[in-house]
Amino acid sequence: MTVTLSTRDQILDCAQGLIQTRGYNGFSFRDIAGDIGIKSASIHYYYPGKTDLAVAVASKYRADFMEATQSIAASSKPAHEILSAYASLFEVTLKSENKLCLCGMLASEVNSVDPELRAEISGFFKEQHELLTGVLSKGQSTGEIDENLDPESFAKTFLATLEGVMMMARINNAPSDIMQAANEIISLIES
Amino acid sequence: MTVTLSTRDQILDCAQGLIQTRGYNGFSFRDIAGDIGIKSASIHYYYPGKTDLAVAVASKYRADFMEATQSIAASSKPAHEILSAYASLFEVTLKSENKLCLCGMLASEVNSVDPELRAEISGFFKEQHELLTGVLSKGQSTGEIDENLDPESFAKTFLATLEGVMMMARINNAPSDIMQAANEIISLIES
DNA sequence: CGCTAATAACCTATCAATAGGTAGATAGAA
DNA sequence: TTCTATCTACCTATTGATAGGTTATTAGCG
Repeated sequence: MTVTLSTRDQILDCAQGLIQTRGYNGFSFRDIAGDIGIKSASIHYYYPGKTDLAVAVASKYRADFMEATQSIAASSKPAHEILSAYASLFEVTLKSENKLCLCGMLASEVNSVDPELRAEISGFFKEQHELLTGVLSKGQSTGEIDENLDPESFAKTFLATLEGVMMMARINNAPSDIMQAANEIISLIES
Repeated sequence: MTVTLSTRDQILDCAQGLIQTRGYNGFSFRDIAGDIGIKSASIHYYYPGKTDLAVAVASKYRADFMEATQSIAASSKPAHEILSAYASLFEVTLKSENKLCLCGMLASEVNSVDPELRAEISGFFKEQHELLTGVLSKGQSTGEIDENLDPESFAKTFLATLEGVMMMARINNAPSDIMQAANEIISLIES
């Protein structure tokens, strides 16, 4: 069953893919237009400027990712399985379409981006940081995770590792490095 | 004592800074020309094309970084201090000039980059991976580092964490997150 | 119901700015 | 004089963006 997307959503999806693949400075309105079979001027009908488009993409990505990770975090599985499932989101993205995290990509280009877009990127990291902090805290309270760990600080480190290993795994053509790194770190924090 | 750099070196240094700040797709020959007070056409005299320039930048960065990290790795200090000093290279870069790792930046844009440049980036990571593997192996043989750890695999993870935390620290305006993450990870692998 | 007005969703055509790159002139040094 | 290092002047392609036209659907009205 193939759903027919509106032009507005096709633009959004295409732009997302292009940013994850080539970055904000690496795609043009004409790339999108060519891909989905419209004229570049039509994109301005839905999204007045490039910033507006990117903000819409980032906002949707952020919400989608939050939904996915919240659902993972809400499960009653052991902490190490939750963290592993969380990491596998990154691996799937790289394996299936050779894409990086949208916000990781945009964060690398933060100096060529509008404050509005920057806020969206920051929001993504803050949100995911909080979620992971919660997972780690809970894991500590159930005795699954080393109680000497600072959940806030380690949540940041875990997320950073995933972003970094994703980037390195792509250039090394080794997508399975992501889960290897994740599981390695996870096993280090089990009590 | 201020050394007067040749035009060739000024171009190289300026291009390096621009890539670390805005990325490969985020700077132009005119940016460099304006910064150092020449005309953009003059850059082609030294570096025929943008790829040539970027390859030269990456190659020098790679060599400089290798020299710095080799000197750190060669010290007789304990393993955790070597790893910490290694990480501080990343923190200094971010703190002093708000720049990311050149190769991390370029790796994010790998899909808009020539194979020759890609090879240089890959080479950087391979080289640093090997160096860190050696540091970890040595640390294991002296009993400083958990012997259950796989040096090859963990070297990759450590490097990935630094690259990722650097990117996140910049967008969060929190450069000290780098050493926090590094020291956190280091303390986890001590035996 | 039939006509008209308005709206949505594109299009064509074009713009000014900027991109990387080239050709050829020029001035000074060897 | 020849070479090095730089410039002026320009080119073509691409960029994000705008103005205005076209078509088809929808809403309102008598």
